[in-house]
Amino acid sequence: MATLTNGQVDGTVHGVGVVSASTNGLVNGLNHSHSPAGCPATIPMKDHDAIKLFIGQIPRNLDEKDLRPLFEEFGKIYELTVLKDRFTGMHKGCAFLTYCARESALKAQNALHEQKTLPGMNRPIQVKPADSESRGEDRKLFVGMLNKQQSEDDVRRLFESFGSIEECTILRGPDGNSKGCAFVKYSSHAEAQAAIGALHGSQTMPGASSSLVVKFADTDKERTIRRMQQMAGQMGIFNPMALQFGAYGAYAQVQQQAALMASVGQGGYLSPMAAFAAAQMQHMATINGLPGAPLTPTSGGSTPPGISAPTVTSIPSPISVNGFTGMPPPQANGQPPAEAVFTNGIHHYPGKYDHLRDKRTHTHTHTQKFKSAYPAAYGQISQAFPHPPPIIPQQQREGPEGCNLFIYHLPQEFGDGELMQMFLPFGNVISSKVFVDRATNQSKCFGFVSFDNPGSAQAAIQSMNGFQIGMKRLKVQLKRPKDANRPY
DNA sequence: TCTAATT
Repeated sequence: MATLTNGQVDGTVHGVGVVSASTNGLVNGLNHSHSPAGCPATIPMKDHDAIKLFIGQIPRNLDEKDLRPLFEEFGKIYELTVLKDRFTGMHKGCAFLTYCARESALKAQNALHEQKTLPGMNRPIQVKPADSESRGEDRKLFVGMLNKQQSEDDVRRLFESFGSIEECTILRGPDGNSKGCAFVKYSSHAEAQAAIGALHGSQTMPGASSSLVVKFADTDKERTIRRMQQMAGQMGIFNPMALQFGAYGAYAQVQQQAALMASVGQGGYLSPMAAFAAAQMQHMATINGLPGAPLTPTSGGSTPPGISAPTVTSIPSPISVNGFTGMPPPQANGQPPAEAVFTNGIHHYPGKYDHLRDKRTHTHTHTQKFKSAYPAAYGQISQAFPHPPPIIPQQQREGPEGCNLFIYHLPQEFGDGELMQMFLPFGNVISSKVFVDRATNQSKCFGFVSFDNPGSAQAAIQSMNGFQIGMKRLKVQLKRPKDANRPY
């Protein structure tokens, strides 16, 4: 590694004085001797075959002006953009870099990629063509059920006969231990396909619990969905959004939207509500330790930047019906209607509630709507709303036979309230109880929910059994009648 | 058992 020295890397302030005076590559280019000949200094132009580079593992305290000096070593920069979160503006730890000259990009990649670790990072800097530069072809494999002792070279040897391997990475935890899986990227889809055919299930590595898994790696969209699901487990009681919408509503909404977008392709329509929820989730993922970051949008302007407060009528997608208008309309007694039925993932409320839905639809923002729909949730999370929750913790009651559900694999942090929130969309919940270990006061991760009619119970089973929260899937089934396990 | 990040 010839060009990126310790001094340059460690001294994050090095050169900043020089560069910070200028705000674009044009001026820098004029000040530097590295400006390539083919790139006129006065008009920033890039080669028609220029490569956009993705730069990863950038400390979050470095912005464009700090990074510029590092990369100008290799040529004149056409564009350098640090990626920031759309809503929070937070530095994502990576950037896009385009040099005027294709050659500069190749030089930079050669000299920097994985060659140096920037201060505070525990992985080396990444300099490689951005995803947008590649032929978007599916040629990356996920390899599971490896032996944790196997190295990159071992994996390479296993896969090399099927094609030329561009990239081979063992997934490791922060401690550097293998997670028993890897990514292998071939130069073509056909090679990857060949490897799947030959290797998937072909053998069982010593110490692995089942045979080798070789499949195409998740797409970005699949990863997004996966993250949302994992995050769902975390946000249960901490994210007020989950309470507003009902934990179930928010998760289902985002998952379905993501799935919809995946099927529609890029540029698919994301409902404002799903975007809101997604932003919240992103937010929650990164908020830990961020001083001053707002935890909830409950006071004053209750919409995040970039999201106006739309009405339901502005959401054309039928999917959007679910989790929104599908929420139980507010009732005078604070209870949802027992008539709610659930079909094909979409809630339908009979005509008698239409006026409520229409009224809210046309005159209220989402936030207002959910304030009224979920006053209990708001009461828990904010003092800003003076009205006490009308949903009063009910007596421990059991419904008639066929109305009582047993729920297993609840998130650890779910209490009676969250359990009820999750099942409210299916009908009139007359009781919800999470079982708690007497000694530790910890949830035992199972509980019971009772409805006042068997239809609601069945609807809940249909929709919620197998519903993924975090890494777990809910088990939702009818509670065994009391005498079933007392055969005498 | 799906990376740390991809406008």
